[in-house]
Amino acid sequence: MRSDSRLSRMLHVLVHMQLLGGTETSDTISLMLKTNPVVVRRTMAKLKQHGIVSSEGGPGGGWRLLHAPEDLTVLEVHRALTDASIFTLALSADHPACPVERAVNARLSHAMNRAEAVLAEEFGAMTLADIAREFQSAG
Amino acid sequence: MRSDSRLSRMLHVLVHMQLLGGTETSDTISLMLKTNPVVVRRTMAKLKQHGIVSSEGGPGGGWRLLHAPEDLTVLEVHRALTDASIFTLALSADHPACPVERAVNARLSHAMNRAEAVLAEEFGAMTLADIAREFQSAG
DNA sequence: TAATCCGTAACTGAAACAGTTACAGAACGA
DNA sequence: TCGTTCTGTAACTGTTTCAGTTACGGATTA
Repeated sequence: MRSDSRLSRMLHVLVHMQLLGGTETSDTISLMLKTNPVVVRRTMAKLKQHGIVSSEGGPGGGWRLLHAPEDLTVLEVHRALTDASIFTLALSADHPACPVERAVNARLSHAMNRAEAVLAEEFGAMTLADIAREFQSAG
Repeated sequence: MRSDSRLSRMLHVLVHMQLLGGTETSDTISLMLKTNPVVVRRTMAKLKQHGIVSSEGGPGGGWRLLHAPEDLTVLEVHRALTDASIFTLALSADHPACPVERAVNARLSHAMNRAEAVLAEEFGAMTLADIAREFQSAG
């Protein structure tokens, strides 16, 4: 199944940005992530849309964290990056009128909603500062 | 994000098979799912490997449910169909030695494990008979 | 022996993130 | 003002995985 590592990678970057303080360019970040500046800009653009970072052009420009690390939750970053379902599991939509399909989908939806709520609860209670703390205590 | 509707589709089929009682051919099932017999065989083969259904060749052959609907949980079907993660979210593995990446991934793993446990708990408590009951009461 | 099935190989198609090249445009600085 | 440094995008290609399709082989039944 195709996967999406943007959340993990962007959190990694944001923690480093917090530790370093100032602004970082797409080039610098792309080196940190062993990837391409365009990929970085594409992903950071979503964080910018959600007010998590700002960008400035020209020399001395780059990306800057707009939130205090205690106030930025993983949930906010996650929501900024992905609109789609967090699950690879999908419901079938071949027979909208079939009561069996509807019963199956209703049951699966219920379970998936509960699991998603748990994930949102965990992500909502996890800030950038928490991650930085764990990193520092782990050495 | 690429999605996988096999669980939903196969549960749909299994409920129908339970209601109909006997065996169903790949052709019949493919018509039910508006798809191709080969796709059905490919997916049913995984259920067969896990002892959920059996298959017989020749005229009068086809697929047969091996479990009583009260004993077959959604979790068993799910496990038979997918080995990969249920999440589209993936952890980055670019810097195994970087303590920041490790801290990020440890936190994300914890949250994902909790959510996955909730889903497994829900799926484990949900049998084919439960779905059939809901379908019948819903009309 | 012929019809009916499953079992598979070998493709193509579709969708989405990742990667890359190539510019346009803005901002700074000498 | 002019060159350098940035972001912002468009337009591709690569990769992966499920879905769809064609084409067989092989087993079973009647």
